[in-house]
Amino acid sequence: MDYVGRLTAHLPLATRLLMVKADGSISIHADDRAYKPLNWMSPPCRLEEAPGVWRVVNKAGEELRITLEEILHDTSHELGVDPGLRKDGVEAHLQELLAATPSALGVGFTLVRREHMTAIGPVDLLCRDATGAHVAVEVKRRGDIDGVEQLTRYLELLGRDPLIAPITGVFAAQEIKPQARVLATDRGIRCVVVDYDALRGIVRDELTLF
Amino acid sequence: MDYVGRLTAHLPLATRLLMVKADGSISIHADDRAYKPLNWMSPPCRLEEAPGVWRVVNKAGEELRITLEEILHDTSHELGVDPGLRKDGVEAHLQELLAATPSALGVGFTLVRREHMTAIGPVDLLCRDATGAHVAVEVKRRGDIDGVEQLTRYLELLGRDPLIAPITGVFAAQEIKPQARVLATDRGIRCVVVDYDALRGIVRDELTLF
DNA sequence: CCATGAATTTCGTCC
DNA sequence: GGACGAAGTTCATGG
Repeated sequence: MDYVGRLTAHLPLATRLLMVKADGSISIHADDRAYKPLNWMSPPCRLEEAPGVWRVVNKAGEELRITLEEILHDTSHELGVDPGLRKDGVEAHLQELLAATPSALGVGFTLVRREHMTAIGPVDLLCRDATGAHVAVEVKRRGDIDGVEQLTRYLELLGRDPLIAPITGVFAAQEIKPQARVLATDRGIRCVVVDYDALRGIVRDELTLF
Repeated sequence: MDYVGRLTAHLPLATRLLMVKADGSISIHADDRAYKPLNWMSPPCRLEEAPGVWRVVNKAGEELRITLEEILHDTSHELGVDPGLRKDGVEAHLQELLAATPSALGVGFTLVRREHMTAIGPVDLLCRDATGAHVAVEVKRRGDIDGVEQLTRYLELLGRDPLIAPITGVFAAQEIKPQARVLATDRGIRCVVVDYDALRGIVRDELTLF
């Protein structure tokens, strides 16, 4: 294999695995390392197959030239569209930890319900503050403007519910973007930056006590 | 697929490609993107195969659990040890540029030969200085102690060759580490920091002149 | 389409 | 083994 592009690279003759995907991309693998191929061409690119030689080029003029000495095995499958990866890890776990430690959101806070349902979707956490008033909490890994808007919609809806009102909002995230903080503060929403690892430690300690 | 580790992630049921390598590492691929798998476990890790369920764990306690609904194709091959990728881009090109512009190594320098063969390997560049004396040049992208040692060995050998002696050395690199510079200077080897882009410009200009 | 920042970054090197 | 920086970084988001 020879690659001429952002750098020049060469792979000597050896037994390897070639993977050609539906988007035309190609990767060359040795028998180690899961993450990174020895060499590759990212889509969009074009594969020209000639006998014994594959040539892969992209729009930028980068080129991968693969010389095939011997084919030990060749198989092809239709995989169809992939549903894709769901990384719900941090946000879901964060919500879980905060539900277990509502005091991390404010002094005297208690949990009413997780995933409190409204007409426009579930509020992450519904709490009560030290005075007994309701608090809607939106939990995010990265606190962005979108999250503030979302919480604002919940607050507007819940504020009209006589069983809930009066209600205030807390925007809780591992990291809160400056723009989101400004918008939240302007709307009377309090921002709480959550230390994931510390919180996990607190929850673990509390469990250990019993 | 479910991953619990530095984060938590989930892949719904779909047709995918699983790649298991000799080092025990595993990767899950969809039919697009050459570079990055949907999910993976890097070595060192351990794969426990049970009927319909693969469990991959590493030392840190991260876990990949793969549920197999149906196997459409299953194949295995011995690939053997891989010679590995040679990224000869920068160093080879640097040698080429310096061969075309030996004056960048010293006033009055002329090229005798590239890759001058010796019993212990090829010297990158063999030149003559303004007085006509030989100069051995070692070219590196990053000038390290190893490079100085290498050049020293060549100088020792070539200095004993009556057809070559007397000989001096030049250590040329885009960047020279302080320790390497000290060692080189101590051994009477001159260090030259090469500006790759500037040199390329000079060579291009010279070509344009003719 | 370009700039910026995160990433289960990975990967190499220095200390 | 940990810290630091580069990578054909790749990848998503914001403007």
